[in-house]
Amino acid sequence: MSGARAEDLLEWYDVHARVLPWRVPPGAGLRADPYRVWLSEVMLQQTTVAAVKDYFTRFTTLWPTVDDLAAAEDERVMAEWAGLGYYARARNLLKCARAVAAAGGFPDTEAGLMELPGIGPYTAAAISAIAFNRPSVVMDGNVERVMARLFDIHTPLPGAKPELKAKAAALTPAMRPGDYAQAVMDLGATICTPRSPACGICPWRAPCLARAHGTAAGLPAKTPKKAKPVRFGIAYVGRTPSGEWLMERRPEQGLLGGMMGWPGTVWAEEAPAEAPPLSADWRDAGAEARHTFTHFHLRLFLRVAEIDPGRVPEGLRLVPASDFRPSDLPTVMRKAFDLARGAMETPGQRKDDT
DNA sequence: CACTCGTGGAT
DNA sequence: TATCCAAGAGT
Repeated sequence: MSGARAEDLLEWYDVHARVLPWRVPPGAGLRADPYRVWLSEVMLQQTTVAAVKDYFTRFTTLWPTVDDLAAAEDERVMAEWAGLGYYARARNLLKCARAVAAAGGFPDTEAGLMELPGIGPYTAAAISAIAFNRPSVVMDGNVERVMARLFDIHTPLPGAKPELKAKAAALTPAMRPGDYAQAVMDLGATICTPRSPACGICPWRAPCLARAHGTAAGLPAKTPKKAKPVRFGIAYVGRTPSGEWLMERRPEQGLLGGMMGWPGTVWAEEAPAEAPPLSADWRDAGAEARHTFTHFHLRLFLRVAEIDPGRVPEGLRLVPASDFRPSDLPTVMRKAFDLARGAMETPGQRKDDT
């Protein structure tokens, strides 16, 4: 029994709460908009606050309500999400918005929220607590870390989750559960950080068992992860004489699903065979895009060519320069574009490159 | 349960 | 440069 009290954390939160675009300040009795809470929580899944801020502002400016978002075009939303990663979130975001709009609003219970696309245990609990002030047990990476340290639990994740959740449940207060949920996350983000935690100024420093044992910095323990293999691929960046780009919308399922990109080979651990989308004078761009995904490193070789607009293969399309924005592309495709454009602007050097 | 699924900043 | 990591969900 560590003796940690939710009241002590809330007192700290009342003074030190971060000011965030989706957040209602503590103590003012204001009510958070479920739409904004939901949108921010989905964006924040495995994503830093710094990366989310501008996306959140842009989305809520373009689509101020869930009904506005539900009425948006799929490709428009995917383009706005470009660069934020985990694109299944954007696909599920639209499905969820349309379900909520059809139902006339967000469900106000964890169970109801859990039935919606893209809302899992964490997000359901977070919306339930923050938007509806219910005493849900919010378990995310921050809470896991704080609990592991507070109770000096050395069991490695993910196996330790049930044990950590039990500790979190015992601490969750009936009063101000929404503020409490955000307080634990602020504590984890600003004081009880993964590396070099600032235990000296922690509101829970007295009851923290890991601090007493000097083990805080090493917790939570985690099972080692697999090494990332290297995959190889070729992408073909083609442009017509009038400046249109040859592109594809990737299939809904799988990596970068639903996003725009350059046609090319599959990405495999073996060296790829050339597979141009149409015949043209493809030449080596003289550079490769390197990009690291969650579970593999990619080395993407690039080919560039001027192409004939009259023969666009099935499944591909020509995007006029006026409609083309690199910021609408996932990062690896934007990297490929930057390198390919550089190669197109300096023609005639390929024989000297290698 | 183990794996897929992005990205950029910190170290 | 390489690794870790961040308000996880879906299969």
